[in-house]
Amino acid sequence: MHDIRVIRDDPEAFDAAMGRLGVGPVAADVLAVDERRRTAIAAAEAAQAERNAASKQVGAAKATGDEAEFERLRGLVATKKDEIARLEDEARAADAALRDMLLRLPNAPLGDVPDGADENDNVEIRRWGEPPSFGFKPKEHYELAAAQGLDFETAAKLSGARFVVLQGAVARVHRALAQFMLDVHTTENGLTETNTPVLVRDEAMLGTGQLPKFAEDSYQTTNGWWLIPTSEVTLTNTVREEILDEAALPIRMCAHSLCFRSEAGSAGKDTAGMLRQHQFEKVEMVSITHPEKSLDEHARMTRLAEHILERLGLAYRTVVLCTGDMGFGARKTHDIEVWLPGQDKYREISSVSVCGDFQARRMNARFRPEGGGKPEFVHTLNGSGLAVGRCLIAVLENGQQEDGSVVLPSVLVPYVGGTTRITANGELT
RNA sequence: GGAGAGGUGGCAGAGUGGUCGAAUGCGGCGGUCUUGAAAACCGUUGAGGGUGAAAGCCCUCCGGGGGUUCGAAUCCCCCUCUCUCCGCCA
Repeated sequence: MHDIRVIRDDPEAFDAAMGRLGVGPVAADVLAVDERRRTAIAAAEAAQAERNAASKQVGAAKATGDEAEFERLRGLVATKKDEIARLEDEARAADAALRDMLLRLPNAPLGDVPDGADENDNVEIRRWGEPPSFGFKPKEHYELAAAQGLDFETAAKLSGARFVVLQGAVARVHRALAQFMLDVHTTENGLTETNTPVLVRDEAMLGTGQLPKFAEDSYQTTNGWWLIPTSEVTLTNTVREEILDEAALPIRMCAHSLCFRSEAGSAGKDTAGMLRQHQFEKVEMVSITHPEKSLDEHARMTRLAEHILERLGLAYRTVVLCTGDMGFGARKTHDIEVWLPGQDKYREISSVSVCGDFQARRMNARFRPEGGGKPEFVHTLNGSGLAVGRCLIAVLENGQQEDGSVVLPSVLVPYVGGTTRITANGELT
């Protein structure tokens, strides 16, 4: 959520920022509502001040026994009461209207974010590793003999399209990947392992920006809970309505969780395989930082995600998302794309965003500056570290052999009982 | 699912109709003392908003909304959240 004062101070700059996202111009509309709100507040407060003054005189009149004056002032207070109620209603309505407008506006991109329409305009900033060369045409993950434990038919029987059942070796490797990621993050990267609910209330979804605008992207239970589309929601909202000590920053967390997305509007995209599912697992990283530290933290977090791929020996490239490809709450986003031989292209496996104080304002998450002073909004960041299902895909495709077996990354060996590959029969050996 | 209790300032916790934005403690900040620190002592310390160049002035806030009253943190109603006990259950 944007600071209305920023829009007030420089509406042209704000419209320019929104314009880069293809939104607006909106400043004029926002400021009109803001003006209405401030006028209503001023009127209501003036009436309240009058009422307060009259109220005091009521007591005085009664004390001096001036019955006539007492009755007159009582009448005046009673009249003001109705006027105040009416003006307060107006002020409340205008305030709600302004808040609703602000809650639906996306975050402003940082100056160094490239302009662009879609993913084709993202800018590559790094590349690591060599895509493996095969003496045969590499297959996609769901075509591999070793991955016969990926069972889409059974999943369809249970749940429908865009679900998968993992059985045997692939299930074990999937679990191994999540464990490996968590171990690296907690023992080497200093993130605090956190396990959160996957069902949350409206406020949490509002805090990170899924609501009010993107309700159709998530699932909701009959009694009103939302299934989180990412544990960014729960990890970030842990500081909702908090005033933290500055010394407590940065707060760095990670969580392995289920994620649920209805993926409305993306029907027909990536329908084959387990690349895009309604339910998937992800290890998520979230940092709560001092405003001056968030950009450094963004670089750090990006490196942590990249490092996981390096340890797994998977080639990747890192891109800066252009304005047209960025998410609602981000000021800048790095996507890390892993090489998928079966598709012969890099595909997103992590997205690392710095949100500035955008989410903090929604959550009212603040910190008390060292040495006292007014609370300030914290900055929030989130990043996948990594998407577990997609990582499984990458491991399968990159490790595939001509006979349909798969050689596993050596770092996973301790996590899969000392085995090193999945045979063409779908067994760990 | 049943029954009950409760939501007060950064935290803990008083306050049941009249200067209560709110006792007290902790924490924070400033100071005295000390070679320095600790302890002790003194002072100070809520948040949001409107207006203003600023100083300042003003308004609101004791979970949210409504009501009673000249007057509500205190009484009544609705909502919401939390906790406790019982039941059920992984």
